[in-house]
Amino acid sequence: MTDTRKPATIKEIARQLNVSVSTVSRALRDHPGIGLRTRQRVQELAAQLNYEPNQAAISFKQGRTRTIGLIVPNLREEFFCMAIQAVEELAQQQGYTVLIGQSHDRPAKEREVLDSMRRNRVDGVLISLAKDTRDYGLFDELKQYGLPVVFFDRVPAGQLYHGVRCNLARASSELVELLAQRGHTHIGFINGPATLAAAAEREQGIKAAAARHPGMEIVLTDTGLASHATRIAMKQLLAREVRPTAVITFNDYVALEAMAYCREQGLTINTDISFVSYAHLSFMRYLERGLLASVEQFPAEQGKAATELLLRMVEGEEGIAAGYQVLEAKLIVN
Amino acid sequence: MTDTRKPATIKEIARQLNVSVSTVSRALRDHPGIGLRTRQRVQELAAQLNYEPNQAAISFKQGRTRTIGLIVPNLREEFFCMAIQAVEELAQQQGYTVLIGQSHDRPAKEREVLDSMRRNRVDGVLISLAKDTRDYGLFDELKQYGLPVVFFDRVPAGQLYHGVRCNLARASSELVELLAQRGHTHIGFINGPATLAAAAEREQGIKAAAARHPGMEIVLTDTGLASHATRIAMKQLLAREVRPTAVITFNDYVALEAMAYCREQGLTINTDISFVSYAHLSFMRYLERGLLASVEQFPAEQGKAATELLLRMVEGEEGIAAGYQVLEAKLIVN
DNA sequence: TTGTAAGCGTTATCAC
DNA sequence: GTGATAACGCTTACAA
Repeated sequence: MTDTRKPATIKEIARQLNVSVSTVSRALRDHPGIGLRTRQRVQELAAQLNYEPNQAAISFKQGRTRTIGLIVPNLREEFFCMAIQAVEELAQQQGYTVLIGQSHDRPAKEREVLDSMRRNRVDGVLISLAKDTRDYGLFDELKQYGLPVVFFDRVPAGQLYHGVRCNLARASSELVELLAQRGHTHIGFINGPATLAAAAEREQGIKAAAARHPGMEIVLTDTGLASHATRIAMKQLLAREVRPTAVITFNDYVALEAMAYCREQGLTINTDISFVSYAHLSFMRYLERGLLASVEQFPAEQGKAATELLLRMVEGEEGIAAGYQVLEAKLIVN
Repeated sequence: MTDTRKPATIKEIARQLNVSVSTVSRALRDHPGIGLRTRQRVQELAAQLNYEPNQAAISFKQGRTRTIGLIVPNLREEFFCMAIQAVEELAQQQGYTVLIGQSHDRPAKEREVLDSMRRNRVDGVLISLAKDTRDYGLFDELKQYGLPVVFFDRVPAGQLYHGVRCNLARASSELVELLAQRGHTHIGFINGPATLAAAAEREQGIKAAAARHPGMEIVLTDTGLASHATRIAMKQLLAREVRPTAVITFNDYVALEAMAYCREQGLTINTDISFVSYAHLSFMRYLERGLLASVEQFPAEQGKAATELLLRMVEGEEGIAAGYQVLEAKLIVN
């Protein structure tokens, strides 16, 4: 029926209808000043030939791709998948395609992905940093080249860049208040890597609240997020003279591992030892003995806000001041 | 230091060095017949200007994008994330970029994503079908236009297309054998939507094995995969005159929901009722009372094999016969 | 209302 | 060894 082989072009349509390519181009995009009859004939033939505009040609011509890059540490964490979801939805509504890249939490890979996106001439980049990224020079370069970059969730310290983040200090304090209410006085805290600004924020909120409760002791350990590191941290906590009756973990994934370790040691969750955490992972609801609470960090909202900001920058809006838009995290008690 | 604003081009480099663009182009790609001195000067300046080839221009010129599309039902399922991982790794090694799209299990959205990929002139498409997709006409069109398509995991029935899939019949039989061994005779089976070929395959394997065990009864129900549908199915099973002592569920996500329902009804998992399932989801190992077994469907291997096949097609290899490469699923007993 | 032609960055062909 | 130039598909100013 329709022809085989290579995709139809505007040129081919023009040839078949004996009009010029400009007429076809205009007719396809409903430009004013094209005869109704011509417009119809063009659109009909285009549909019949299954014409799809060659985005590579358009990007080339226009010097913009209508594509934004989205770099996340990984796809395994629900948090990032939900953020992606939100970003894609909004971007697509505005006619943008999203190019997803994973840094696997490695700065070198992050740079690779970023270079690939630069080659692909994305119009802007959304990024949640790899956990070990300390050098932001790369992003300064991009800024210099006029490529808009917006960070979300895992953002560089300071206020030199554009971004969206979630404030965990207050929710962290609430976590401690909750544990205090439930009568816990000896509390372990397995924090994440110090490179992550959010780690300091957790600590700050937790210590601030703990200071308000005389007699409460917070024992700090940390994990590099790998499961064995978490197990070692948990082991240290259990080895304390006075064993903690509650543990705050960096996130729900860490909590899962720590809880598993405790069970192996013969402890009963929520009887001998209780857990609270961050991320509000949907799976947790399937645990027979689960968390007392988890802190919701609103991935979709962060993704949405970051995309809105980025698209404004991409569309050339001037004078958007650097700095982070801050969402307040929320404690969800089970 | 380096200039600001727009990205450096080959033209700019040529201007600054007083050579022609062709020389620059050749020097950058280490063509033979370019003086060592010239080559060096060009490459140095390119590095200094932070030059990245404009992929949009190259794609346009060459009529190929070195990009492949990858369409999955969603990013929430670990299975698809692992497949993505494998696809990206292999594609990247061969110099290809991967454009990820989600169908959200809706045929309409699947078509949209596919059109977007066609607009973006991907060189080929990898796809795991939406659960309700019944019309493959779309893919016939693509074939007609010479766009290579390779299916994986969720493939169309028959052998008209190229793809990779996992055979579940044998593992399904083994699931039943395992239950028989453990003394179960009354077994519930919550299958997935009949649109999925893999649903029929599970049923076939299960029934075949059951037939070998006189006195064994398999009670079939099904779920549309939404949690409430799973609960209704589980409720039906529990309402049987002779309550099943074991349940086979369509996958681990369904198992989680069914197990939660049973617990709410006061049953103890692995005492009153046991579960086996498909997917071998990593989260399951954190359950206090988990599955007896789950069937591994090798997402990474499927993704890898599918990508290899697709890239061969993309690179123009002729005479690759349609049909599915079949991997054997594996029962993993806990 | 429609046509002509330039131009986007790169590669390839041909010439010198 | 290197340079000039055409071509890829599309948009857009300008011409008719």
